[in-house]
Amino acid sequence: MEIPACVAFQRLPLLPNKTQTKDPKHWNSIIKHHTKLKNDTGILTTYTHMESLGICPDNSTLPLVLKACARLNAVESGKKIHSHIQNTKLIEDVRVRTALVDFYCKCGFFEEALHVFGEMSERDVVLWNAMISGYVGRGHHEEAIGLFMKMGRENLRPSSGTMVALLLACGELLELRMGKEVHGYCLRNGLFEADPRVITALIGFYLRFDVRVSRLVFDMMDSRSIVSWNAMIRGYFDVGDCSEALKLFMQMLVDGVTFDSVTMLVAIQVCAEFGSLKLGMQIHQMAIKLEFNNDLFVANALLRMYSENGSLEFSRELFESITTRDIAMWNSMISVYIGFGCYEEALSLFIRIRTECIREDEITIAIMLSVCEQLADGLRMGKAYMPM
DNA sequence: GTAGGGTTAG
Repeated sequence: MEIPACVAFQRLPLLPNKTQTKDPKHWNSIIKHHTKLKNDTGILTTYTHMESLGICPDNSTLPLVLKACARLNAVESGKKIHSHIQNTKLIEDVRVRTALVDFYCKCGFFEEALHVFGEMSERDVVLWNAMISGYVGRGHHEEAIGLFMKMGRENLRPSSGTMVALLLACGELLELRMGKEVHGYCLRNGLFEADPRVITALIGFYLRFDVRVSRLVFDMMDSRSIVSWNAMIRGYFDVGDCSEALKLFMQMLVDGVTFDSVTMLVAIQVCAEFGSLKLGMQIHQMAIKLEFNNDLFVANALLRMYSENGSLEFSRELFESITTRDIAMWNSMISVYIGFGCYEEALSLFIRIRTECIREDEITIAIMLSVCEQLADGLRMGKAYMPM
């Protein structure tokens, strides 16, 4: 028995040599290193280590630690950091405060976020943006717009980040007028040139009302980011215009635009809807070539695409070939079996979930209850398997 | 010049 190399290396902590252990600079650089590798657990472990040695991160690494806490939903760790720096100079740093506001919002603690936000006397645009987009991120769109209004009263000029958050809120609330005003403001202040994300947000905003307007914005863009391509293709897909979505995808290929896993995902979904098995298989080939097939979102979409195009066999083959399946993948395969009327297979897959000790979710339960309806002794089985 | 916030997704 041997630990696989990849695991061993991932787990290997970057141990400083004895002379460096108390040097904060060294520890801060380790955190930055983990940040580059997007290793959130590494960041948190390093921080815990520092804490035990009585070393405090500086104002440039503390935000990184808080960000990791938010992504890992490590609420207690984040709160502990907050209380640790409560009476230090760090809490007066606007960057640290912004990171705290962001952390609290992302974890859903708005009272705490508002508290940290409100205490600060000299608030700049980024701090406001963190609070505003914090609201937007959790669906509190009215509050976001209200805060934006307040911001105007403090004579702060909104930045492109403010506009992105605002466009998202306006889209969700179907505030066409206000969104158009934002559009105008961005034009007058050159915010489109300043940041491509503003245009992408604008495309997303108009998608709520009329794809054709989004397309006009898209066509006028000087340089289209991959995200804007994806948004536009998805926009056509969402209104059911699969052929236009495919056309745009083809144009991407012809123009030689480098696409990503989101593009693959949407293209596969379009194929599933459009009923094009041949094209779907070609995209599958492309995904394998470009190594997007290991992406769980892409694999899941492929699995569904095959089943929707009538090929249970291809779905099953794909499912069994995947080594790292997540619960969504299991759920999809069970649904596929149900769709083909293979209730026994669906049930045996569910039993595999149980025996392989995979954590099922509420979707698994909902799907399985529908299987129980179909089986002769379903009621008994449903009661036996379901958590009470 | 840089940091703290913001766009697409099963």
